[in-house]
Amino acid sequence: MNDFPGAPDDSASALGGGRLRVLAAMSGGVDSAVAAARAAEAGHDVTGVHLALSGNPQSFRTGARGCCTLEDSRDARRAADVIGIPFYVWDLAERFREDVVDDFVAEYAAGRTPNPCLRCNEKIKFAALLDKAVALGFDAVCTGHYAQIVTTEDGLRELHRAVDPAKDQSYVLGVLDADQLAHALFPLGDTPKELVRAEAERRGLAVAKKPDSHDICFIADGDTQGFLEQRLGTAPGEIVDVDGTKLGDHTGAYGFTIGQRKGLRIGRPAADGKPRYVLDISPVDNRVTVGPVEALDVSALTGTAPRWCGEAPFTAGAYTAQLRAHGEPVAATAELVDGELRVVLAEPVRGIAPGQAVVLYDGTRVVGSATIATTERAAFSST
RNA sequence: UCCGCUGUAGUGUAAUUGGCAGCACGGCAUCCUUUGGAGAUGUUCGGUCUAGGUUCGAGUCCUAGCAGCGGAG
Repeated sequence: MNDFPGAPDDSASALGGGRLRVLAAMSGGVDSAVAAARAAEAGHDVTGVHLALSGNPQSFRTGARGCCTLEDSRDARRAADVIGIPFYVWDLAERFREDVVDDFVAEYAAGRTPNPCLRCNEKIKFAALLDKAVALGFDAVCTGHYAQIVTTEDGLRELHRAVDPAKDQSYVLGVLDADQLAHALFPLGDTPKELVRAEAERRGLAVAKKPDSHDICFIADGDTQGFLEQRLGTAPGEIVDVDGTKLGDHTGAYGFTIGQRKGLRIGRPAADGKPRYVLDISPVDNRVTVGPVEALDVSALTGTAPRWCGEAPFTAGAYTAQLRAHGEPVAATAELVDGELRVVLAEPVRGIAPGQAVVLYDGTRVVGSATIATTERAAFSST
């Protein structure tokens, strides 16, 4: 059982070696289960914990797709039993609602497009959960995220991309600061997803074939627009062209996001017969502007609330910027101006929405992140 | 009221002047994906304004009606 590459010594050395008291967050999925198993096998003193994030779990995603249902909780417990570690369920629903769900709704109401997964990592898994863990004497929180922690010769901890580029989740961890990183354990970063599933099978974990989770975990049916309407009510407004011509009506500007193409419900096609995309959302006059795809090309942006993922001070210069969770890292230069991160992209990136995160990389190393506040587009200027 | 023009999927438009009604946008579905989007693939989802007539055969030609647009008033 100890012939799994990379598991035992690497993760032990990640926190400086030795036996640690580790709290393993177990969602009920394959990844976190294998992560916990590896931490235990590495000789750490591991305790499993499942986070109850909803006041009424049945309203969360059901079936095999979520991370927050009662079913997931049972899956996590069974995995902990197989691994042979103590297991608890912690109720963090209140904190989750305040820091993630309410923030999510407020951001949309303000015309921005939030990333709740990042908020959850920043505020729940590596804040509320970590604080509680530290208070109870744990040294680290372990999760099933695909990312690697590397300790340099100087003893500095760095966050790096996972070896499996298809599953790399360093982007959603870019919000972690050095202190949070110092208490994090990501045992899966050196392993391709396929091998993790195979390992789960060998370890006898029933979740080995459980489908990957995706979509927003706290929106039961995946209907984000319906969820927002339920929270924010309807707010009818106009859909207009770039020249201000009214094209249609909508029932709430919050139901749209920049770059969106589907579901505009505009009666007639554009004059040139090309698809139209959401270019701008104005919460003040409740107006949604649509136009051609070229108008989505972003050449530069500013980000607020930068967070540095390591201990080295940030220096202006050339980096790789990633503007969304999947794909498209692009060469860029970044500098700090009045506390805001300014990023100039070497080539345009399409459909970047304020509220999303820009994560800076130096090679595979995560440098830091910021929340996108404004974007600059050559083919479009929002009034 | 008269004259002329135009009526083809939800929308915008094609159809060698009589020969299998296509395309685009949209919709839907699947795939992709631990955020939103995007993207890929698929789609007998959906149509000749109505009623007659000519013809082997009509979106196309003829007649009437209806509707819209332009002009005369």
